[in-house]
Amino acid sequence: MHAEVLVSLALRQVDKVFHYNVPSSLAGKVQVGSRVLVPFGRRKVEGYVVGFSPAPNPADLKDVAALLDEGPLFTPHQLALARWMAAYYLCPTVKALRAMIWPLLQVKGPKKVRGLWPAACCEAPDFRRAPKSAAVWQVIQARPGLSRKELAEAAGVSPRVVDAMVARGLLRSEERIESRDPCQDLPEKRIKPPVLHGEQIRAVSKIIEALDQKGGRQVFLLHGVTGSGKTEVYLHAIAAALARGKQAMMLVPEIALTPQMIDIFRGRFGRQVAVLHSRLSDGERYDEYQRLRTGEAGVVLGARSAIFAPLEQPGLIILDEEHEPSYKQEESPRYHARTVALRLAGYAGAVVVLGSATPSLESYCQAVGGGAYHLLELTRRVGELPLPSVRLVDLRRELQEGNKGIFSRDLQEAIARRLSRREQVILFLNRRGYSTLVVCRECGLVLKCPHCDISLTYHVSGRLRCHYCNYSVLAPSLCPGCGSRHVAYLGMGTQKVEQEIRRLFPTARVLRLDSDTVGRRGAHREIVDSFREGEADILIGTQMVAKGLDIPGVTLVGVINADISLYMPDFRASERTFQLLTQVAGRSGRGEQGGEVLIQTYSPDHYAVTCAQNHDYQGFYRREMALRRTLGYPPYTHLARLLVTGRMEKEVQEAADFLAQAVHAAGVPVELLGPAPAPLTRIKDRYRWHLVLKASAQGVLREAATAALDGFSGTGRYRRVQVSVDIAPQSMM
DNA sequence: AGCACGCCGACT
DNA sequence: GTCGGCGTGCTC
Repeated sequence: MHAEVLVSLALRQVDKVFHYNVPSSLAGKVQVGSRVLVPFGRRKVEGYVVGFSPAPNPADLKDVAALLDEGPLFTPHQLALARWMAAYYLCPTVKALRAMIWPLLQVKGPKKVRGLWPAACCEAPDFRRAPKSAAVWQVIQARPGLSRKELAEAAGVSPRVVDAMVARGLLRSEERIESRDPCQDLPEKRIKPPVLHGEQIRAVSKIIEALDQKGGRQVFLLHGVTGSGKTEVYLHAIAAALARGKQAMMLVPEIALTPQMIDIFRGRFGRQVAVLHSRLSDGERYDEYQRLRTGEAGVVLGARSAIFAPLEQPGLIILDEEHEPSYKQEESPRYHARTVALRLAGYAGAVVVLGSATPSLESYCQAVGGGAYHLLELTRRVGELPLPSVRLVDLRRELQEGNKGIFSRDLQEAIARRLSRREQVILFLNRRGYSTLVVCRECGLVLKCPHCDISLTYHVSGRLRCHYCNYSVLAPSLCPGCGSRHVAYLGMGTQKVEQEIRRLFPTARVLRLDSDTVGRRGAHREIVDSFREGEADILIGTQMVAKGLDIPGVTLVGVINADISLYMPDFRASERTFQLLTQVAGRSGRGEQGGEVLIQTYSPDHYAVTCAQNHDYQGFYRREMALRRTLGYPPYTHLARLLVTGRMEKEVQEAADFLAQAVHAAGVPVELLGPAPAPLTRIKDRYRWHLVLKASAQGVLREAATAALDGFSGTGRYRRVQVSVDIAPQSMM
């Protein structure tokens, strides 16, 4: 038998099994999941063992050169999932595999600490003339295993005293493995589950019924209005899964994975929860993986990539806010966590719960009219609270009547009223920075990033910043084009909103929540906690304030401009806008005082806005589906996008033309849009062109894309351009 | 990717 | 005659 190895080169051309001899020194140690070093051509590369079989060419086999880890890094289950991903998303198998196991690759191993223990031999030595040693002895008796430094500190002596005791043989020093616990500094408050209301009970019992059923995967779409207690349904379902000896996964969008959410899970399930998110250190992530692998933890709470967490047998997979675009990874492998979750559940026979107040059209159409999902509905808010009343403010009229400011008179009055009643306000604007467009009034020059085809945003720090590559320069006082002093700052971001609020309401206490203020680890928690504790009156923020915040004191939510997301060049712009408005509106009126929402917009008649105003998901769904059908967009069709990038614009364009030819030559029934420059024509000095393929079936689409890619890698031209495939793209930018 | 092989033009 | 350009093909 010979080892089947996937070499760790992310290339289509070598995405196949290579056979190697296992030398006798490694016999029995090399197994499926092992990471090995193998000779490949005239160099040595890393590879992964994916099986054992007799090689078709046993004569010219090479030996595995080395085994790189003690144990396997992935299970046969994970390998199967990686292979499916590779076929589905047209990416190299090792790319998919690495997406699953990268937390294990970043770190050399578990953290080892030298701990100290009382030497076993002797009984209590005589410390009458050595008070410092006595103190150390007392501490180590009570808390064995402390490190040299910890022990000295706890005993109030210098580490030299400890060293001396080790030298005298009173203490012995030994290595111990320390788990890097991302939650160790958080108090673990056990929380009792609250009583569920009728609709919640019904939803939970349906899910439990499915958990108890033998057989294939079942999918639920939990459609619950904001504040209807979806999280509580998830928690009960997870508890039920654990009680049945199953493991559970809970995925949330990255920005919803707040400390508040982690507290809730830790409070309910304690150390059984492993938390995975992007702000963990490599070591913490490694240790959370180990806790899952050993079974010490049986619940995963995490963002997108947590779908790859190493659970032996997941019985329940939950995606909260399933409509969120952040579930799509925007770099290779360009997977959608929901799609992967459904597949994984298929393998594992797990129950899937997709939850949202504003389900994606893709999911909702599966849950109605004979689709494959079961629809569960929560139509009422917890505690019989009413949904907030939503008013629209027509910014066109406001302008006609002479108000050029950020805030309409209605919104100003509403804020003033809430402040006078000591209630809290959230203001939402989907743009950070101060001013989003810096333009010369004389020559018309717009200041753009030198590396991207993007206008720069002015920040109150006095610098201009590119929100794509983070390039920054000092804001010039004269126009760099013509030297004019008349440089205008147009378009507004959260910083400007903050400044205006401070000017209009000088006594109000204001906090801002956006990626500029949560840079530091833990800052997010501090801001939200502070607001919840009533230490501020107004919270201004980007999308971050739209998700998951449950703050009873908030009675007013103001949307500064609903149009920003509405006119993006993207067929999902209306859907996004409806979702965003509904979500952010849902932050209001979660306490007993009720709540209101004011939406400022130049498009008060647009159905995405009016349906959000009326809390009318059904209405929006019908309108939008009709439009998608007419225009031939998902969910009625399937899309794939080929993105071509490179430093030389001409090469990029030629390569895009070549791909288009190859798609035509494939002779399959797909519609080809483009090639055309992508809406973001240049990012980080790379020009971008794209082709969009549209088809009535997934299979055809992949066939056409594969043909194009094969033709492309077959020719040696265009070596300096890169092509990436995006199956079911979430964004066309 | 990374490297060799091979086939053409233009140089000490 | 040889140096070096890049299109083509292969890696167990």
